[in-house]
Amino acid sequence: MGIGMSKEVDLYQELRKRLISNSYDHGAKLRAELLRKEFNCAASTVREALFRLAAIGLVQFQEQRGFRVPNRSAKKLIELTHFRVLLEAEGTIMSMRNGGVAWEARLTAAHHKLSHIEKRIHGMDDPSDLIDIWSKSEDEFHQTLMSACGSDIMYQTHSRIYAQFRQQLMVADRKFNHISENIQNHSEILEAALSGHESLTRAKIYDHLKRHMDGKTLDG
Amino acid sequence: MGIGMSKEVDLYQELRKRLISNSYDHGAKLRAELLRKEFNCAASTVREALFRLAAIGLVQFQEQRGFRVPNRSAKKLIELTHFRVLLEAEGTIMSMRNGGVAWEARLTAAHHKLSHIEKRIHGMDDPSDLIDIWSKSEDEFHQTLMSACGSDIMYQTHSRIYAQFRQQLMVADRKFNHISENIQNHSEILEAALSGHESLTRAKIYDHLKRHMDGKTLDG
DNA sequence: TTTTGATATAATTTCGATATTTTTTCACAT
DNA sequence: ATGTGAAAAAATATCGAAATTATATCAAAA
Repeated sequence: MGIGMSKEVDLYQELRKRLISNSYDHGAKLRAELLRKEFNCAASTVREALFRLAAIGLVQFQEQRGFRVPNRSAKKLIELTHFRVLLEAEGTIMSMRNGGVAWEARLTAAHHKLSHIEKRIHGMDDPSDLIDIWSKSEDEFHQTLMSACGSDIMYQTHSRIYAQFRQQLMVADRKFNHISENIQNHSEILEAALSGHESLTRAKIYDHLKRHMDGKTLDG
Repeated sequence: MGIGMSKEVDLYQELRKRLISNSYDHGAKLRAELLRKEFNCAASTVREALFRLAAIGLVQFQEQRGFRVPNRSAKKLIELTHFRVLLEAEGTIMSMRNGGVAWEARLTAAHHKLSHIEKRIHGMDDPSDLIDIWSKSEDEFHQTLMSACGSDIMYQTHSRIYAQFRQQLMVADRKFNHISENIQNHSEILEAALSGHESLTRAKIYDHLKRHMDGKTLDG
């Protein structure tokens, strides 16, 4: 437990990790009583952590009937993808205008790390041990794209949407069936961003995500 | 009290109203103890309501040091305006494509109501009594623009951003100094949307909000 | 068999009190 | 005068239990 961290923050962080990595079934109830026992704290402490997770869309809250893990649906994934493309394209273009060399350097660094891990995954039979580290790297790359956009509110919103997007994707997509496509996509996004070509960058971000907009990536 | 409504929901709704209409000073602390007394309930009930308001950005939460009304700043208003334009333009265009006649009818109706109240305000010396009803109408018009976009996540996000935008605007803007400009703007948005002209609609939405992007509408 | 309604069970929400942390106050030293 | 640090005051976070509300169970009626 970190210094100065309240019990609730621990709980919040731990639950957040579980929710994004799909440790709980979609639609499952998150019983305050069970979590209370597991984390050895009061019901209202659990409740608050759940409220904060509901705030970022990672759990669903219903008046008088508690909290549950959001259901998966093709529609939801399509909506999230569409919105993510909008935010990420807009944000990246703003970063290109405002970020300067410092941003370009950060983006190059983030891509280098991501590229490294993706190439390792590419040559493996069972890359499941690398899922966590890949997740972190891909998250960091996409966050970096937004990081110099100059708008806190857009940056935060993107971060929420990205987390919900990940939550919707299921096991199938985490087998890295599209890994070589992904390697290509990420490179092209980097290249376009560094070249300063705005509409090309927008197109490359769209290309990277479009396969999630046909409603078929949800379960296979 | 409404049927099935918990105490917390009442509290939440009441605080939300106050926060959007700027009943509290910006930056002011929201003391759980005071609210507890005012609403005659437990501290944790207040706390939960505040967490839920923090979830939509209407109050600011800081670990171990409670809740406060977000500060105003020119930067924040510019960010919110920029993001609102992006969301509202994109959402309206999606509504134009998906909404059909039913949406056009709802939009026309919402505009009619808004237009009616704005024309009344235009001819008044002190329109302060009409602020509440105008607020509701303008909210409804802009929500209606988004209402057929087909994306729950974009609709909800817009709703949050709109609320935060309102919260940032101060008294000055609520004197209706720009009322005739507004009447014109709202009409032009309606007209463009009904005409099916997408880039014109985008431009009219931008025109409507651009005066908040120069950092000067915050205090005068 | 299906529906209805009463009762029991289980969950959520609210409470008042206690523990912890932050902020303020103020004496003391620099 | 100004800064430091301990003690007091105030505020926040957590708790365990009580009150409220939803859900499940099951017997009686349609």
